[in-house]
This record gives sequence, structure tokens and C-alpha cells, in this order.
Amino acid sequence: MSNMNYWLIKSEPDAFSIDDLKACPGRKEHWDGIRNYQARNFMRDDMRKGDLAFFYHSSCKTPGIVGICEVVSEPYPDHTAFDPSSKYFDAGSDPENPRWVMVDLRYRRKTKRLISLEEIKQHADQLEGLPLIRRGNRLSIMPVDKAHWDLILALE
DNA sequence: GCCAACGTTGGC
DNA sequence: GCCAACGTTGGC
Repeated sequence: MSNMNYWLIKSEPDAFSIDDLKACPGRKEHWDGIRNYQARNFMRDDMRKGDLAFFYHSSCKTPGIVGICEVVSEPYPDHTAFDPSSKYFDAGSDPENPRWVMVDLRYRRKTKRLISLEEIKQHADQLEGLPLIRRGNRLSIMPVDKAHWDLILALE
């Protein structure tokens, strides 16, 4: 897999944790509800089957990377946008031309320990351009350079 | 719980 | 097309 991409995806553990993903049938789940255009564009244009992603816990006691998952589908329409009863319903998403997409993610493993945001920030000089450590960052799906991926994993 | 940062909406 | 108001994210 020579031209695969690496990612970081955020999830609030109170809503959906790495353990929740692990507990899913087949250890996989569709990653619905992305309603941010920048995150959508990354997913739609650059995320492909076989890519790997850090699973990051946000809005919790110690935010950080807790595991690794794999993209196991190509991007496809997020059907929750068409469901009026869904909290992700978007009347502006036309089923003939879907506005939002999702992918399927499969649990790979947990990291040996939590790699905290605080610790990642300590290596900021070697992680230039990583959106996670940019001020005010709110991206829930972001690309991670291979070099950055390797560096962060080496902290494990 | 606070609040800074950011994205989106909508009036003009 | 500008920009104020608003809602959300997410670290602290």
C-alpha cells in the first residue's frame, strides 16, 4: 500500500469511544454525522479504503490518541442526512446529489497507552502543519503526514 | 462551567 | 459581498 493516507479522527468518548468501536459487530461502524465542509472534503476527496487513522478522544478529562483504526470502505453518501428523524438531518442534502459522505471504520488496536494532546504538543517543533496542534483547531477529521504519524507512534 | 476560536446564517 | 449574530467545538 504505497500511496495510502494517514488520518486523525476525533470522537467524544462519552458519545462514541474506541471501546464502542471495538464492541461493534465486525469491530466496524459507519462514521456518519460529519457536517463540516473541510472535514467532508478530506473524507470525500482523499480518504480511501486501506487508509489508517488515529482514534482521538476529545472533550474529555485527558484528550489524546487512544488507538488506531482502518478505513474499510470508500466514501459513500451519508444517508442520515435524508432522515428527518435523525439529528444529522439536512434538508439541503439532495439524495440525487448528496452533500455529505461517510466511510466505514474498523477497530485495529488500542495504543499501548494514551498519547495525550499535551504530550503531542511537546513535539510541536517536529509536527509543523499538524492541524491538531494549531490554535483554535476544530477539525474532526484531519490528514496526518507519514512522518508525523511515525513520530507520534514512536511516542507510544 | 467558562470562554476563545471558528463556521454558518441571514439581513442589508 | 459584508459582517453581526449565533451556534458549536473543545481545551482548560
